[in-house]
Amino acid sequence: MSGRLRREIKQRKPFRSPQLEAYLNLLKTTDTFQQKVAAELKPYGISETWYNVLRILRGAEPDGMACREIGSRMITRDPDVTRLLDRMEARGLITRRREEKDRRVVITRITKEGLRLLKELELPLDRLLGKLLSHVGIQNLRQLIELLELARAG
Amino acid sequence: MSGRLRREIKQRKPFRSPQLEAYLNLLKTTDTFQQKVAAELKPYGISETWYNVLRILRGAEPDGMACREIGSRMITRDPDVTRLLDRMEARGLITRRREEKDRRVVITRITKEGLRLLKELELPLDRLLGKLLSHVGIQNLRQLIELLELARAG
DNA sequence: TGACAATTATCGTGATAACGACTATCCTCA
DNA sequence: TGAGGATAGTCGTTATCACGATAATTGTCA
Repeated sequence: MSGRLRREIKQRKPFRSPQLEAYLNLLKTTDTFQQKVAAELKPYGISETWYNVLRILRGAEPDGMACREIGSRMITRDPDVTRLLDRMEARGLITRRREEKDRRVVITRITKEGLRLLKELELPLDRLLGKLLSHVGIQNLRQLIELLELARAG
Repeated sequence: MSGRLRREIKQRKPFRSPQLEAYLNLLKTTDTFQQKVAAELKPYGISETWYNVLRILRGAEPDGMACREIGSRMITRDPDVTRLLDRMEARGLITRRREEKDRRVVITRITKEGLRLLKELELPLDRLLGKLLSHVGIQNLRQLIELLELARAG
């Protein structure tokens, strides 16, 4: 099994270190999966980032959430949440309003349409991930999760 | 250790499935590491994608490589290699020329400057990855590599 | 041979990402 | 009370991504 990445990218020499090999495997695996997830989301006209924001906002109901807080909860960092939300608002998936108590803050909430879309996506996405990882086995999955969390813990 | 991701993104409910948890951990881990690598590369004015292309082209010396082949070897897919190479050519890191035998093909080669830059980057990057993963241990690293390759094998 | 498919690269265009600078508002404390 | 700093969000700009269409060249096969 090991050395699979080298074959995939047709590299002649072995990797300089196991750390590098692990890192590149990480990149490759994420890229592979993301492409499939993006393809699944595409017919619905939204990106993985948007999906992530919608999930966060659903969890924040009924209070809504400040822009900055949304950014800090996102799986992958986005340096300009404002315009991300601009686009989502233009599509009717979220609404925003100034907080009265602290007028610096803008509270974002998910709309009915956003909730509907999220619900519509849930099943296809679960199914896709189930398919993509069906050969891995629950024990290995848990171990993978452990190792990834360990890697981030540095 | 497990449940770390949920705390990181401050999610209340558990994940719907271990597959989803594994996938999101993958995204989060890659994002975390990529940010640090990008920060390391930034002073040199190049992105991870560029670095990857330079490494591929160094491995292709002295023959050079066709555009399409470069694309297929990249760790993360890029849908427009042409303009990626345009930019790298403008910075003097690569050169291109039409292949005479098959005039559809454009052969790209790394320049002296590209090689120099690559060499300059190697040590800092190795050091960074070594630091980021120093707490993981070689046995766990190998296991992580195995599991990632297994995950992609579906 | 010559029509048609396949391959390779390029380009037009609009959407998005990335980086800083900027404005508005609130907090702190002398 | 008011100056300075902290915080939240917005915006200007440039670079890059992403998608589809196009051009040039080569391969295939009746």
